[in-house]
Amino acid sequence: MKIATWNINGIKARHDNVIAWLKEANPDIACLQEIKSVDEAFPRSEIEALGYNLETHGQKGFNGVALLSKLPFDEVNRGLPVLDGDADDQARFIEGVFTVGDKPLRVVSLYLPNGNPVDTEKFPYKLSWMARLEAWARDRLALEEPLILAGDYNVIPEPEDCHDPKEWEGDALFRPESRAAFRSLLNLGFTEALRNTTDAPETYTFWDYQAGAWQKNNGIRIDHLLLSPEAANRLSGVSVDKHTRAWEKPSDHVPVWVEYAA
DNA sequence: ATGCCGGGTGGAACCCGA
Repeated sequence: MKIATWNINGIKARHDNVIAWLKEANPDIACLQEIKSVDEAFPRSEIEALGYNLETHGQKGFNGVALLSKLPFDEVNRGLPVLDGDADDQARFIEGVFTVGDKPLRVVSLYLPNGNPVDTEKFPYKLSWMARLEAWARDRLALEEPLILAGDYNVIPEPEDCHDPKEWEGDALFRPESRAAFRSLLNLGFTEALRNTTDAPETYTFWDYQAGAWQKNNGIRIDHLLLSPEAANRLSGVSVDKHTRAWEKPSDHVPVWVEYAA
């Protein structure tokens, strides 16, 4: 089965591209980010007509995540838990639980905060969100179940994950603190799907709309799928649907997906 | 190039993104 993640940059603007991609890629589970829609306004009918169950965690104007699945949802959890006394009103996390074979499969669609500019409260918000994610993931890994954390991490893990590392020096996506937090998450025992299956250079998932970034292949790799050991054992392939970046009215991100042995 | 494009809100100009 195929499990994909894609930051679509607005469901209203990207609806037709999403439908075209679902028909072409036919993922069993799709994790979407930046739906930029409240739940009540999300256009469901054409997606459901393709055979998908759909769960959203949206908000007005910004952020928002969704899970599409041909399998029925056994459970849905919206929002990354906050630590004591904290609060978070940004819709960036949704978890679905499915049954694959006779075992549970947990899949998360997450949209990690950007964190720029780094001299504002946005950067500590990013780092605290990452700390919350790590705490949540530690608990889930203790279940020793197949778990896939998929989404837009807004982290460039290594210099080879961007076209021009100098351009990203000091940026929240490439700050040592962000990269360290991502490594710390991985070190809980996750397998990052793409880098564990290919060393192909210039493998990116985002190209800015500006300054001809796409034409120059000035991209970055920030959309990742992290697999628990039980999920990684079933990993049989990874791919990036780069061609969607050349479509009319493209998202600035492209889909990434894993082949998962059911 | 701390906004060059693009989406969303709201109905012009501004916020946000990476």
